[in-house]
Amino acid sequence: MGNLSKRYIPIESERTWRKNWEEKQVYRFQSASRSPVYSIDTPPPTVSGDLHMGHCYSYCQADFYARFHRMKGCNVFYPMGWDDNGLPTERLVEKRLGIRPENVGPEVFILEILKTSQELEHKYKNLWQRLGLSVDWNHTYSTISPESRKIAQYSFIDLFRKGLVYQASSPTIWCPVCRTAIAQAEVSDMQRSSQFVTVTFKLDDGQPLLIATTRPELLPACVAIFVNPLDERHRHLIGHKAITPVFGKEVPILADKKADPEKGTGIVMCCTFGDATDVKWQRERHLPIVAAIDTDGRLGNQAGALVGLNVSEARQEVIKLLADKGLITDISPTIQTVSVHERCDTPIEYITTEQWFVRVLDQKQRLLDAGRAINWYPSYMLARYEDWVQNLEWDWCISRQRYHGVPFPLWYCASCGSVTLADSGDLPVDPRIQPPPAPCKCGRRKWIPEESVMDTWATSSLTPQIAGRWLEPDGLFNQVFPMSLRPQAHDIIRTWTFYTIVKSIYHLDTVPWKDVAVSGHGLSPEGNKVSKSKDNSVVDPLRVLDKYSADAVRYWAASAKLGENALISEERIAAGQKLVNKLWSVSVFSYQFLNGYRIPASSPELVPTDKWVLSQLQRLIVETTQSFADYDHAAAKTKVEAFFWDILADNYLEMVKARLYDEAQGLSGKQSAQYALYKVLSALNKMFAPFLPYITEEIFQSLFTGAASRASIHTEAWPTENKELIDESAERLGEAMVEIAVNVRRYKSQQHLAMGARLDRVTISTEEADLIEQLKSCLADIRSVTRAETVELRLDTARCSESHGKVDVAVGLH
RNA sequence: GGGCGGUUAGCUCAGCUGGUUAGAGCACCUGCUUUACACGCAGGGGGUCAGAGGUUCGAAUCCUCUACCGCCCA
Repeated sequence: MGNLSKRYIPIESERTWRKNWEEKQVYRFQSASRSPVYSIDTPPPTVSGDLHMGHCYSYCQADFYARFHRMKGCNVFYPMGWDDNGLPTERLVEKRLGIRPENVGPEVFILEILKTSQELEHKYKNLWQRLGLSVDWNHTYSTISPESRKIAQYSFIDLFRKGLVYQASSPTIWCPVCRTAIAQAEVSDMQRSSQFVTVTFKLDDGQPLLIATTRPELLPACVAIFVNPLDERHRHLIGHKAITPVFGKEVPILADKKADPEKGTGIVMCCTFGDATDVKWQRERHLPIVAAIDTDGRLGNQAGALVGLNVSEARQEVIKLLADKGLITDISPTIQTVSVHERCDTPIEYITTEQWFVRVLDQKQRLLDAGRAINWYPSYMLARYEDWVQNLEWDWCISRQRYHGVPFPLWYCASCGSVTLADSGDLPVDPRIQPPPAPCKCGRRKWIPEESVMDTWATSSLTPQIAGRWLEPDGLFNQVFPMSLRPQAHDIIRTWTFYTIVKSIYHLDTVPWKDVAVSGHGLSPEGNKVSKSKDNSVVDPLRVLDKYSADAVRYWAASAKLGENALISEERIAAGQKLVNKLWSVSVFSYQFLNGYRIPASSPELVPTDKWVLSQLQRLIVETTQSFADYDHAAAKTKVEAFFWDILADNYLEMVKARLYDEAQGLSGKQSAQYALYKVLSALNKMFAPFLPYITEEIFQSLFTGAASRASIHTEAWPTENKELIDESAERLGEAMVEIAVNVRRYKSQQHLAMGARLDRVTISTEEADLIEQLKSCLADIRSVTRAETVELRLDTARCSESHGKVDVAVGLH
């Protein structure tokens, strides 16, 4: 047993225990253990900037569950990864270093990415360790590592063989700045001001036809005109043709409900491809494709006078051309919702390119069923997943015309064009630098490698498989998969959650996790979500950890329930610091009486006050355990804290002080108090442990290890309820004791007396004869909490109904 | 436009399987060296539980509508 210093110094204590936990490998997954496994599919943070308080918030919540289940006896598998693969990391390096792969070349570019990733991953790990995450650092992974490449490529081959991926030349969502295809999940909506331009077309009978558009630059790609069949004004046009201005092309006028009569003139031009509706119309009506925009976002050779201009230049130019001919009747400002690439806010284009897709559109029902097979916390988050699946409009495009990603394990035969896949045994491969082992089935050996790399999510969607070492023969995967828990924030339901479910269902025909716990976000004081890329992380995590301690930051992270956002508040963190101090102070006090104390095998004869606090403790254990099991960490924290502060510190300790300090009150009274104090404080300390891992370890090691040496409180057993200690009569007594204390304190406060001021006499009256009997055996405790010389107990059977069930307290001044 | 969540004390939030007088932290006021803690203790002020209707002996809690805020998706 150690000694407790008067003051708790978090920074020193944290350093000591962190080192200790690492040396003793306290959080190591025990592959030989027979205990039930609790496995966590930790989201590896994307390497795209510095971590902020929002990450601390979300990752601490996952750690609460890890620690709870570990103490409940589970063999916890808690890996950690870094998602350093793909476009987000490429964008970060482009932004930080001001370089572009086109300028420095792919080799230099990738080298810089690896350097930056390494530096950031080191910082990430440092922060996780400072926060006290109970990660097993023997199980880490990077999504660009050879092991991850192997799994991602194996995944592709497996999907290929199952017919769940296909290659197609079809309209694809395209980012002209990142110059790559992207997936529907990477698109977000953005409001921006734009111009609604009303252009005069010519009808086939020579009459003018007015069409309003926000994208006049797509005029050379106009392939049809739509009106709403229910629109009386335009119904007669259906079946006619119109001539596009400037470009003089004849296009059909067709009917479709999607044409909005309220918008512009109610007549809309359909181009290749202005928006998702254009894509739909092209597919449904088999309209010709006139590729107006190329992969750089410039107008291509179909665009006549506009060739080579970028989109906004072309827009100005075509407006000028039209205006010169008097073909513009109106230009009015409008607020428009445009689809942008979430990584760079560039408005996306729809461009026909050759890409690889994973089938999801024809598998929706299977994916919806999978969603329902998972427990969602909070349950309403399932609706977000279902909405996303139901509204999917594109298969998952997984090829990216980028550099830093997992290569596709395939080659095209230069002669016959057929696809050759790598051998699973050879993975990982890079087809750009190595040929397949055998000639093509046509007999030739001339290959064209697939130059695209895979979407970052094609790898990140395999984190359960990567962390669990899916393809290795060591048996780990079968032990940990499906994972018990996926903790994450709610913004990645459509990406991480969705894609991971897709992969797990396709490869293994099972859902990847039993539970999904969805946390909210850390919010700036203005209520905005803080974000790595937006650089608005108002509070630096390391500064806060230094100032208030890791336990205090974790206390803040525990203060809101799953799904709820939390304001990043130094006040709230400071409240955590206060709790840490209070817990320390109570422990310093208790140390005087528990130092060297050995808990007896059987309980001593207990004073009713001690029976009361032990009875309340049993109820607390039941409730707290249930809250944790339900992923309601905030309720668990609130309950333990309330018991600790209100019942233990403010009331129970004041009642038993006399018995603890003064053995003249009777040795058995002291032994009873020691027993209860030991039981209560050690259980509370354990129930605080998932939230406050550092100080609870310090207290545990100083007070509660007994004669033995114990590795850590974090591998100790979670408290269990002892039903025999539930004692309703003692609870009634405790209630009365608190009532007596409150009455006397109120009196002293009103008289401006110190709480320690001695009182001549306290008279307590009640109509409950049983209670009188119990109070008689608690006289020392009543004197302790009231500082009364004389305590008089009166049985008052003739009480008015108003005061029924109450204890009357009369105070005599000293 | 569709879906989801929310609206409770000055601020941030509990409470919502209906049941004494609606709670906590912070802030505020008053007082106080309790052989643990002034990073503390005690006492106190402060709420027509967003609004309207309904169910009920009884509604912050259940139902309907309205308003406003936020998120997700169009």
